Amino acid sequence: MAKNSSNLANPTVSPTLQSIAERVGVSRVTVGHVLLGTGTGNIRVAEKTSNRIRKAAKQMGYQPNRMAQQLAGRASNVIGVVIDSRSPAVFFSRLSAIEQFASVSGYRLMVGQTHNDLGQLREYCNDFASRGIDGVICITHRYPDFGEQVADIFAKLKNVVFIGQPASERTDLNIVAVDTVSGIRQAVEHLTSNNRKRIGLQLFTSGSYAMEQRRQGYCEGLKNSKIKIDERLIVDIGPSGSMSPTASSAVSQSVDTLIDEHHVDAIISTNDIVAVHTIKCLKSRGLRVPEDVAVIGHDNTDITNMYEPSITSIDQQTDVVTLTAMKLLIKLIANKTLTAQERHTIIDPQLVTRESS
Amino acid sequence: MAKNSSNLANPTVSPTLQSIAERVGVSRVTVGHVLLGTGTGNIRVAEKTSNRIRKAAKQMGYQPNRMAQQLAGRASNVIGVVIDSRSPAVFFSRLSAIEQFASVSGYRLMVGQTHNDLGQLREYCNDFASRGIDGVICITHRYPDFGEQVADIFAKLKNVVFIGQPASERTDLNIVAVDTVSGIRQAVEHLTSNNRKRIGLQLFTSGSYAMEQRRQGYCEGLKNSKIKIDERLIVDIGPSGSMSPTASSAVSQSVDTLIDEHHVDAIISTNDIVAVHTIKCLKSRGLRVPEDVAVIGHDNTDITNMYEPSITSIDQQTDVVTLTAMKLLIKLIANKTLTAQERHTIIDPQLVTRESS
DNA sequence: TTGAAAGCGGTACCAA
DNA sequence: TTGGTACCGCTTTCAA
Repeated sequence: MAKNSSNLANPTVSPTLQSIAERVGVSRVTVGHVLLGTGTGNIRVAEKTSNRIRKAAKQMGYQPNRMAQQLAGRASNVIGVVIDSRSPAVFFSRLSAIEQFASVSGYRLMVGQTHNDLGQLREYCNDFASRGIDGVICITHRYPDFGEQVADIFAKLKNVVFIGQPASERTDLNIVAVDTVSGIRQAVEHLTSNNRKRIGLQLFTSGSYAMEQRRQGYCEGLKNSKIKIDERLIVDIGPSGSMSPTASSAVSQSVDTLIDEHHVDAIISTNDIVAVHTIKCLKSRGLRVPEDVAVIGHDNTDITNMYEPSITSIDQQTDVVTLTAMKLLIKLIANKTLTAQERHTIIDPQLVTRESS
Repeated sequence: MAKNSSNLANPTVSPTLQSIAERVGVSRVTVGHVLLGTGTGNIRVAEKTSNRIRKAAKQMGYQPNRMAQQLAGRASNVIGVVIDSRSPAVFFSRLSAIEQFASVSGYRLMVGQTHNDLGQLREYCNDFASRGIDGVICITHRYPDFGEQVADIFAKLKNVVFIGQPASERTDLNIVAVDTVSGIRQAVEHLTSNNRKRIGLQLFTSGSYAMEQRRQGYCEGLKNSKIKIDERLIVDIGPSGSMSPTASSAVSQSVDTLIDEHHVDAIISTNDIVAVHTIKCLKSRGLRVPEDVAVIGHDNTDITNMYEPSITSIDQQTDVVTLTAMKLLIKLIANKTLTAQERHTIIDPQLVTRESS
């Protein structure tokens, strides 16, 4: 008669509300009231009964079945994280902070990664949706080609916060991003205020939004400093991706060009690793850093402190970004509406000055 | 009469087998046969019918509900990852590789992190279990105090693979670990074969298993090289954790001691960052690396290539370890039994020699 | 204060 | 080739 009384016979099967109910001699529902707080309104179970139920549950090692709870309408308390990046390892280290916050707020994390693969992105989203997750954090670089499609994919899901700008014109997306323009602008102004006049800017091969942003920040910084822009000081160092031999030679070529042809007194690098290579090139040419040429990196990674000279770098405030995004997501999940400002939160990066500039 | 025909009225509610069945005019079960391959044996649905079903499903944007599938007995295809470490960011970067493998094998990842907190560890495990995950990867450092308890916590779960050694005597655990002893031994032998006679070994404040292993590797290496062990060359550089000012001064003190009192010609550092600091100290004392003193790091991180001189380091083969662990887990989930050797897979680390030695 | 019944969206098994 | 039925373990609603 009882549905799964068989479970009692088999100790390896985990106990259910039903089996506890049978053992205590009450109904399944009552057990649910006591152990899981189910039922709306002021449901009260007699002290005595509840104690007996709790005791039995403990003895039997009861663990609620979340699949069943979800199926019956409870929230999953799971947040999905989709990392879409060409350098996932970097972004995965953010996960630690995300997980910590999620865990404290009572959420578990489910993760997925892709790179420029819309199909896979869609797959993750569908899968997350069919698992009933409560929300998604999407860590993305700007899709140059198909920003709108990305937005469409995520449109199916209720609670989505983007970290970084998806290239979409939609205004209903929730975004937390760093102001790349401002970062470079700060770097330029720092250099000009130290009397640097000819500032080189390295960029990865263009097309990407981030690189355009840098160019813009560079121009703004120079304009603010009343220095005329010389386009030739903006040099391409090839595609991004860590230091392959070719990339490394592209960097040294760019340094040669900047020094020999354009006599720069400062170089803003694409990232800290490139900055290290740049400094190496400068040193090998007998130039001193920062006396002859100042160098500024990007991302403020660990190397900046290790290298000699230590490297000035633009900190991306990843902790602030992460935390902000998580807070917004939790708000969304709680069905609170975000202000227009919250929905498009821009964080200012911070220039950390060290010996190299 | 039909259970959720209401769904049809409400287009925002996602379609179910039932709603598709109604639309096509067949039974729920038949739709399941076609779309989800349910039912055992040679179930055949007429070509015509299945086509109509598939078409309707596509139109309605059907997505199976995984909660329901799990509740009804299907596997979740989710793997849990518990990272227990004092430096989660380092281990999180492994997740990228784990996720990639998992994704290709058809699994999603759920993650959690703790540090020496048995309660939280237990919580993650229980939660994972009640969500019906198929298996767990536990990335752990050796628990000096309560290894057995950790093993007990995981004993509840079916498919568990540990990366790193939990301090347990149980033989039924599945472990993939790196042979720390061998790594240090290799480093020592490399140094002695280059005629280094007095080799210093830095250790983080002891008690930890990993440090004991290093001491052992050090002794074995010297023994193999017929060099007498001088305990004074093994120095404590304080607790681990990245380079706080105190830690940094502890390193320089250790260098002073090793040089001034013990005249070492080589130092094996606790990790690459410490190696950098050690080299800085040596340089500032006017010593040349490697001519006067050789230095070897640990972990083979990016800095080893960036720094000048580039740093010899012991690679932990994390990719191999990760991949091996995942393969074992997938095997376990498929109910295959592991050989004794597989259950205790030890990976040999690899010494990567560079300029510093 | 307790319990019965119907539902969530699938599953397997057996009968038609 | 199809459909009926009884689950999976929980939730809510309503009646006792």
